[in-house]
Amino acid sequence: MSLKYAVLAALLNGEASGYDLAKVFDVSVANFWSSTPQQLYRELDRLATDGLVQARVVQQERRPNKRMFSLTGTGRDALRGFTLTPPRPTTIRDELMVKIQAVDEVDPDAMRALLEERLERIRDKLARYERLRDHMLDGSTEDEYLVETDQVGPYLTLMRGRSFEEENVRWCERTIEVLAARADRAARPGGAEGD
Amino acid sequence: MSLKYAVLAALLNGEASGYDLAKVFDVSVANFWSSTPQQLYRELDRLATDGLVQARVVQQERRPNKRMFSLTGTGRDALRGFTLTPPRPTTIRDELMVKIQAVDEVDPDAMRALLEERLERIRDKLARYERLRDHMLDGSTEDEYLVETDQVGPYLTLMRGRSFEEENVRWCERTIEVLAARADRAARPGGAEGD
DNA sequence: ATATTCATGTAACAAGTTACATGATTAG
DNA sequence: CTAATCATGTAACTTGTTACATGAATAT
Repeated sequence: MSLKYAVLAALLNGEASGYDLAKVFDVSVANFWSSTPQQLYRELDRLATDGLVQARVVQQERRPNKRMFSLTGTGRDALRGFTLTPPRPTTIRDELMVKIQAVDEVDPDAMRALLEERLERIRDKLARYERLRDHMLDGSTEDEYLVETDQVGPYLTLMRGRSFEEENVRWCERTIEVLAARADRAARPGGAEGD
Repeated sequence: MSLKYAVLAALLNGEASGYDLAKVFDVSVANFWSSTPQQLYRELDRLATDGLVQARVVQQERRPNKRMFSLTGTGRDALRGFTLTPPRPTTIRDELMVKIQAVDEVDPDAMRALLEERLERIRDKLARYERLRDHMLDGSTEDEYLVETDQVGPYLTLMRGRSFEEENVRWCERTIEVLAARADRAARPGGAEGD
């Protein structure tokens, strides 16, 4: 029920095609809502038939035609209504955490590899967030930007995404250390299991 | 596909009923995987028919009978196999963030109220995490526990849940400040929109 | 030559949510 | 006397995922 509003919120930044949104839902909005392109196309169709967004077909010569979507007044009202309503609790689904829960069942080295891979991904993501932030700030300091901009929402959610990923980095690094210390201890003749 | 493994991982802590798991999936496991009781009952049935868990009916006099589930060897193997496989990216769904994305469309005071409510919830959650941590540590220091315990997984995921919520607190507080500063500025005669 | 980007879509399937139902027990 | 806890389940519905398909343009 609320991919709907995530899409409407994304359209606050102006007209976008399904394809555009698919990209947006993989960077800025991916901090707090994710979706596949297929879901977006489906949702956009629905929103259009319900009159919450309007579609405009753009003819293109060297590219397939595209439909650009924008918020209607009704859509904006619906979004406002939703926004004032208490949010349901956050849901997180992280397979890596399930695997870590079971870490004691498997080879620590294999787990270390998974953690390293995850670290790389997160660092890429953080780099993208940082570029997006620089682009938003456009030379201003954060303090200036925060009081002066007319749209503070996207910046605030971006900052939440950033700190989430930074915390993730710290946790992964710490976890690698802990697993190494345990593996080390298990390998040491003097400190093995039976003590 | 992987509520399945989240359930198996939860059963590493020993036998549990569907009802037990429903509670667990609302505290410790809720850091990284969530599910409704209905989903759990469905999943447990499936796991039992697939032989990954075994059910044992416990007759009770003053309570409805219950089925206690435990991991089978096959189940444990399946979990190990899953654990060694690369995790898919984390998905987060947070309605509050969608609402914050649209914060510039609505009354800042209403948003402040939503943020305060969220803060209270998080603080409750943190308190529960802290109790669970104390219970795990059982008098040891963290450093002692981390090398000595035979199951470090649940502690590591709990710590990730904790830092997630702590970061959440910081972000909510900061966001309340930012919105207050902006509202203040907008209300001040000298600093209104047209400047 | 090959991969990636642009741009959309259908269909089948899997996972997750909500509403409802039952029914005794114990705590406030 | 009322609410919460224990303990499970069915059925209907909504979301979300995966696989597949098309087809030109540009970048490597």
